Amino acid sequence: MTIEQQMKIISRGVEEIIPEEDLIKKLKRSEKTGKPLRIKYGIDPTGYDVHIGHLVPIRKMREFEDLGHTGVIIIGDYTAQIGDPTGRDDSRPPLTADQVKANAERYMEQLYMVLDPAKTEVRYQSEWFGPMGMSEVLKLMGKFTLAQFMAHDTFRKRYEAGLPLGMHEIMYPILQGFDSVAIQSDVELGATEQKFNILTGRDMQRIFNQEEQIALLSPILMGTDGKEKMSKSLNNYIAVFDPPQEKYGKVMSIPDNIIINYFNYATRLAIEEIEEIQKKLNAGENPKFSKQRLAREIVALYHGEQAGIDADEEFNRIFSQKEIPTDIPDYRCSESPIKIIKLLTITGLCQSSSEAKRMLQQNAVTIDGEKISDMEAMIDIKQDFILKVGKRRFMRIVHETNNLQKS
RNA sequence: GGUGGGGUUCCCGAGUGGUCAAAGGGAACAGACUGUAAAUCUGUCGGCGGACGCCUUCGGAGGUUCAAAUCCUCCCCCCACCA
Repeated sequence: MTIEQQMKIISRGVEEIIPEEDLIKKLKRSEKTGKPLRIKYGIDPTGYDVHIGHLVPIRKMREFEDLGHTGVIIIGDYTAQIGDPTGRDDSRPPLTADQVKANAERYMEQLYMVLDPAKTEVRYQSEWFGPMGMSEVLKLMGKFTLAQFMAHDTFRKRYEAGLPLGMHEIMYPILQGFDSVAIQSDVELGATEQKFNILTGRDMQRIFNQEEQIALLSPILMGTDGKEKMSKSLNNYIAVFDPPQEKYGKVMSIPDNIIINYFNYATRLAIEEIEEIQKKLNAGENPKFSKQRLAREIVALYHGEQAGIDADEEFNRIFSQKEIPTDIPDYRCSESPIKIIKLLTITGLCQSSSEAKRMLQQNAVTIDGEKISDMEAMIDIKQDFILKVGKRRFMRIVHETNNLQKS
């Protein structure tokens, strides 16, 4: 494959490559020497729930791996103690080594849905920060000035807004930067908000007389609310662990105006094809169709083609045709007759009886499609029936004895 | 160390003795509508009891009062300025 073709793959859906010429040089050299490039990406093992926004750079790493390069995932067991200042809030409680390890393992489990394990290295920061002494730390700190770091938006904004900013947080870019030295990184991947940290890695490598890494910055994936970046704390994310139907539904809930954005960054559709979709949307085609296509693609990316198709059918069944889902959990109930409010709470469909009452008042409760609004209703469970709350909560109620007869 | 300003329900944020389960916004949930779990509109949004009642909540612990998120004491945490 020519360098131009490789660059086309690498730069698809990438916002910025700093500096681009040097990446081309590195690629050429690697091709000549047969020595793979080392592609770095760091994670903080503070949790393990990965969402598809995290995977934008990870999918990029996979593309590098497919081109013969080596992915290096850094488990940030030291930076995790700081918490990325680019995130909004407060300091985090330190994790134990066991928690870090457990989180890292679950994290990797999800990343391997995308990455090739044979071409991926996993490294812990503690490998190099563990043995490091205070004098070395001071030396590293001495290479940078406070003004440099305060020029960074996230530090400055927090400072100016009068929010707490710990001394250790300022160390974050220094640690992340040193990682690049430790693993001799050629390219570091990250979202655009990581620009400062990744560039600090270049500075650090220069200080240590290493060739500087390339910063390859991916756009930040918008959350399902279409307003803020996808993040767990804002609860606008699609998790890798979400079951297919859930992923599908969440995609369907994004605002229409970010459909193309998602096609670009959350799928691997060819650019030409995305342009086609854009044209149709401009021509006034019902965005529902594009959005369903998008949802199907995203589900397929993680669960396979068939799962995408199934999710699609299921969605149409439940929401367009208002039928019941194929798979409904059973609840075996031995009490009959039973008060409707009690039934709603013991099945877990409502969290409290207050909520159950609200649902009843709001005409949200049906039994086999018939609305129940009487709070005092007593329900006879002679035959199985479908209890539904709102649009999405279903439960099949089975009388205990019925169930025994069947089995 | 000094001075001043803060810590409120999932989040932001109003509230300075009773009319406060606590304004407003966001999130979430429900209904209508629709093309979708989009948008829009309406409603709900601590818990328990069939509303009126009761219980729990306003950084923590005590106290004053018939009555406290609101006043007092001590403590913990955050911010700014001065050193």
